[in-house]
Amino acid sequence: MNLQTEQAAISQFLQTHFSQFDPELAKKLAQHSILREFESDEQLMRPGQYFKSTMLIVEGGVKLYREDHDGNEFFIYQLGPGNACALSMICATKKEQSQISARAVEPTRAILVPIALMDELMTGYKSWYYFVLETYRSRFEELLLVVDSIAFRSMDERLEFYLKNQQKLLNNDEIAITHQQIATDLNSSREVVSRLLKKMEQRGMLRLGRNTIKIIK
Amino acid sequence: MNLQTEQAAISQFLQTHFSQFDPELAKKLAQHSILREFESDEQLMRPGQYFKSTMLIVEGGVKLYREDHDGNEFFIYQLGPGNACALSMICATKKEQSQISARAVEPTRAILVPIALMDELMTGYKSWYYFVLETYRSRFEELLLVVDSIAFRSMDERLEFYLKNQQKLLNNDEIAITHQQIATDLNSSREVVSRLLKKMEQRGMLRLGRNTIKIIK
DNA sequence: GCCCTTACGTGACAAATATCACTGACGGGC
DNA sequence: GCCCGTCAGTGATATTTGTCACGTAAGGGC
Repeated sequence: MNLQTEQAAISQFLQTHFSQFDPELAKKLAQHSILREFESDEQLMRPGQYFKSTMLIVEGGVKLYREDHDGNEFFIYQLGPGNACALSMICATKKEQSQISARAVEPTRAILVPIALMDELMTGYKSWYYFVLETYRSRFEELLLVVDSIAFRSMDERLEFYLKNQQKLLNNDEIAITHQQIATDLNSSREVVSRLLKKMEQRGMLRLGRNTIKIIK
Repeated sequence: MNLQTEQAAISQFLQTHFSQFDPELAKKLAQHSILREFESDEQLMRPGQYFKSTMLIVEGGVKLYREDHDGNEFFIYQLGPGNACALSMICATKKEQSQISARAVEPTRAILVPIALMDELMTGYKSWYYFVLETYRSRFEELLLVVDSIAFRSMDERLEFYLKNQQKLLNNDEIAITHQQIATDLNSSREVVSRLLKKMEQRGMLRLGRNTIKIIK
């Protein structure tokens, strides 16, 4: 893809998924950003990595994980088109490291905005600074929900919440996932997840298949 | 206190605890903000409350709690002089509610900046927008640490972390607190906390007294 | 069709934490 | 100095979750 078409593609994506940006801002972004594709399961971020740009997701989906010192992962939230990674902004603005890892759950495209531009964007474009604040705010809220779920809720409630969330994100009653994957996301073990899912099936909340869970109510 | 002296007091506090603000900004804030005092244990924020201003803490300390539907509280972090409540900013900017409660742990003074001013401050004063972003960033990081502790750590590690944190915040090896209070903060039960503290005492990490815990190492 | 990998089911057991019931112990107010 | 409310210590037991050790089943490649 040459520069012209890349810029055109970025403009197009901005219009579709970031329509709140004013035209001036979109133009600026198109000129200075690049488009990047990630395959399914590809790592977008690694713990300890420095950022040179902020990512705006325009296609696909990305799961963010918090990682501890011995490599355990804990799923915190998922981003889709129209979202930006607050972490990449935070770390970008401070040139700091993160203890976060991010992985594409499906083929994903993102617009990479160089951090060098941040200052100019923040002060020059109101729709950008609103966007940044709103991004922070909503990620913060999501993080608080994560805290809620692990602080106050038991495994079965968390599992239910997780499934409902996936259902909403995928916009589909049928979730293609293994029990092991869920267990990893919830920082639990496969056996526990399997048992709880079985109970839910018995209560008629869902139907289990190999690699799929169909939510009924 | 009349208007003159109040403005002077605010200016003084800004200079001491928010020296990064440029003089123009400080002046603006002094003109439009009010100073408010809270007694020990007074509630600064209640879940579901709307905000009309952002708070800058200049004296004392404030504990923030996440609250669940049936009134359980979970301690998330503590603010001191020089800090601002990111939540009050977030909610302020969006006129949204919060499921957070905040309580003064000692007599506390805060500067209340009306949210109506936010837009003007953000676009007009670079040191303000830096401050806001930095506030978000650091609260976000703290929240991630909270997630870490409940996701990956067991009760004894969390307790240790909690005590170390208090020690640092109070700048004192002697912490005046009841086991019940700790248990509430960690969303555990008094007996569990008592037992773990006893074990730590046996290992020579601390010395227990009525209403006090003295950290040794 | 057979093999093999991956996913899932399940019982038995272990560990951490919560809960209950009670006791003692300290300290402020009278 | 006594009383009483609050705080802390402790054993017994329940619950939840994690771990181990299997067995079984489904589906893909040959």
